[in-house]
Amino acid sequence: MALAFSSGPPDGGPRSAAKILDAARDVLSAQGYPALTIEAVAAAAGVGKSTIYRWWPNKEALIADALAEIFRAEEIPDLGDTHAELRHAVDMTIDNYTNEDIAASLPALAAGLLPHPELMSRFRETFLHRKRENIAAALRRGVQRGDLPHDLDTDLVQDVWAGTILYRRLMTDTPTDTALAEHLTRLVTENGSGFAPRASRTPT
Amino acid sequence: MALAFSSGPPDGGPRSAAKILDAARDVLSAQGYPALTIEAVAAAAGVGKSTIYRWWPNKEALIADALAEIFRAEEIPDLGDTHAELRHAVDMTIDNYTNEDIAASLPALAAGLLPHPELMSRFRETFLHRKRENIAAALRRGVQRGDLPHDLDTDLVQDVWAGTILYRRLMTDTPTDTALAEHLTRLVTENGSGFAPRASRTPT
Amino acid sequence: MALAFSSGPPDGGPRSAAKILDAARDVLSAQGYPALTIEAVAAAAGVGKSTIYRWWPNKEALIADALAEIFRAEEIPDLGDTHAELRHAVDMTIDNYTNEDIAASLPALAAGLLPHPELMSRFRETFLHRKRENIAAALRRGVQRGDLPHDLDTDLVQDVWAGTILYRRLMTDTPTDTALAEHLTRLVTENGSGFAPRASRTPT
Amino acid sequence: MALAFSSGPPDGGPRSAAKILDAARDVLSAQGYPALTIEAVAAAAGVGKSTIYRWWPNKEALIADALAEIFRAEEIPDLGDTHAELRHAVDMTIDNYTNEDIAASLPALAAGLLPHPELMSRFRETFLHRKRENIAAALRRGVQRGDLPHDLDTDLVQDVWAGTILYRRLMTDTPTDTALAEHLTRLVTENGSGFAPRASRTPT
DNA sequence: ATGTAATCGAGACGGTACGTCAGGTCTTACC
DNA sequence: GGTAAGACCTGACGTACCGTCTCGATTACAT
Repeated sequence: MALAFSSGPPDGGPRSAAKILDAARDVLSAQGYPALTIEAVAAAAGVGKSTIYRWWPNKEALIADALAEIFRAEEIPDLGDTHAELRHAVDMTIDNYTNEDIAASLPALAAGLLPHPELMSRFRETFLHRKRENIAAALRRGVQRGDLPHDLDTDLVQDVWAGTILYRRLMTDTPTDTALAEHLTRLVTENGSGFAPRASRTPT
Repeated sequence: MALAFSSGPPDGGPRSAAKILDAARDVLSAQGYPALTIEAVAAAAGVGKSTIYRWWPNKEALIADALAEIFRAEEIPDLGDTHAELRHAVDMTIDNYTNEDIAASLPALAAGLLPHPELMSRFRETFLHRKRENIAAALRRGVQRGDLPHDLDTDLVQDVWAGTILYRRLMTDTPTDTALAEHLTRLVTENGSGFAPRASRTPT
Repeated sequence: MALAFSSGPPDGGPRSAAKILDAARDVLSAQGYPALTIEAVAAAAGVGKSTIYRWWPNKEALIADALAEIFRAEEIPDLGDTHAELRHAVDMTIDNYTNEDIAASLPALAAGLLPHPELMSRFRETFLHRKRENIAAALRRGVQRGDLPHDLDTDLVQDVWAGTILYRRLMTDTPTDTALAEHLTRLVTENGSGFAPRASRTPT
Repeated sequence: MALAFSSGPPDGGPRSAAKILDAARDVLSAQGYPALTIEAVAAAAGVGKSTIYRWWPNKEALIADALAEIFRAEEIPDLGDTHAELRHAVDMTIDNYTNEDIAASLPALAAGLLPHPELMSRFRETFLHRKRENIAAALRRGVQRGDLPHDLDTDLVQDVWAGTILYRRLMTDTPTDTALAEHLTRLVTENGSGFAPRASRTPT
């Protein structure tokens, strides 16, 4: 996986990129986010701080790259079954946000990247769009099969899915379990019209 | 509004609480979250740092109290119209997360409070439960009117609403407009069964 | 003993003067000079800080009064024996500076009082002049007995005595023992002329 | 002059050592000891506080190094004249303790270093032993010339000299003038036997 | 015996400096 | 020439005391 947040030549990266990103994940897992300082990563990676700063503009960018490597954004296989495919998509999302390291870092990551539009857009690219595109493909298959309304708002579907899962994971202590997964899946498969532009013509 | 995050006597608070919370909001609006340091707030409030530290355990607690005062958690009026009431609820949520200061601070707030379960639970209490209870009341009215399924999962409804709105606001650059509000409202009013425990095919 | 450093009415002093000075000495003995804060003394004495500040202008003044009560400045008895009397004087000085609390506090006391001429002069009065006068009386008896030169510089004698003892105690780790006492005594009794204005007429 | 109190590599020191020590002396001279804070020195030196803390464990160590550079501990030239050499030694001591900065700082320095035996011993090494050794050499020359008793207690001589001078300077307002210098010198040259172990009556 | 004033305890307050820490930049060797 | 090491400046952190202050409660004296 390329280094989305590294500021080096589009191709490159430090010789010790792997060592550094591994060290970042190690520190994160072992000592938690508050202990995840550049100095700690440099020390754990046996690397000078400057090597890190040469390639990543700040801590958040480094962490983003470190997490990107464990963030699942794989394609949804064509199972012939719309419900199964969408359930697969929801499960993948839940997996991502259930990962201890990712969940612990996401708010801080967001907080750190928000003031930097350039980094924020790379963040979206890395963590959202790639996965979304894969899920959108599955949704489009469902539309073609006639299982979902032809004008389904795929963005809205994904915002609802990811939003709900992330919110549950961070803001409440409710577990993100299979019941939730099934609920979110059926919300679309059995009520796709709710996600179409004009939800319905019921005139009140 | 009481000081949920102050560590003082349940009633009390510093004599200069108002000055301090005002200053916190001022700094936040004027200079953004990264500049929102305790020292800056103390200076802006014309107060000693120790006065702040005497009453709030850390920066996040202070900010949480400052934001709590502009966070809307009002009751949903009984309008006799379920759709209108729920739309009101969604609008209130959107308003909260559209507020510049709240949106800019929420991720950092979450990041700062997550490692402190005690504070995190006060955060939930302050920012979520009170508003949720008000919305739940409106949902229950809808159930009693027969507009919503009797076994509606009010928590799920709210997680979907708040999750989607927050996610849109922070993670995408899609605006949180009235179309979204209407969508989210109709998702429930026209498809309440999707939010009932067994999202079966019981078409009401 | 009056309160030399209290700023109250010449007579008075706080009702709890004894409690406070005792507490100061207790804290000093138990926790050492660095822990000897006004707040610690107030707490140990069960007294409000303001009560202390009402009567003593600062920490050093308080400590000075506390130590003055254990500082020996008694009269030298007329023993009929000049050497014995002077030895008594030297022993008294050594006793004072050997006292753990006094030795630990003197430098800090000096450091704190030096910039306040008014307090410094009270310090001299309390800790030096009263004792010096007693010793000077003994020296004068020695002069009258013919054991010491008629023009003995009693101030110089005392500066040498106190200076040497204090210096040894603070700046070196050499003990201030009876050998030193005897040395300092004989320096005067056997060589009084060295302390007379014109040390001698040796023309080279 | 090496940095006796710096905790760095025995040789080294911060790149900006000179800037820092100069700034310390400047602040001391210009604003007096109470204003001599680490923050003030850092600001005056255009240096970060951490740079100072990296090399000196506390304020006293820094000041000790700053003063060490103006503390005279030079060798006493062999003048062939014992009295002249000793007078030179006494004058050097008086010079040191007459220096405004040194006198203002010594008590505070002692107060600050006393609780730290390690620093206190470096203090002795820096401010006392080096000078004492030079003076001891002069005293030994006097012994060899037969001008002073063969068993002269050189330590006692120096304690008397330094003690008396320091005491006069700090505790009394008597000036430390040439009369005192001459007195202290003659106390030894004309009465050396008073400083020999058994201060007997051997009148030489 | 009661009212008035001084004194007291408690501790909040605005400050200053502390010593620590991490961020991000820069310099110096080394390989 | 990239890199490891780490010195450096910066600036916020959270703590400890300072000396001032306000607040009732408790004296103690004078009526």
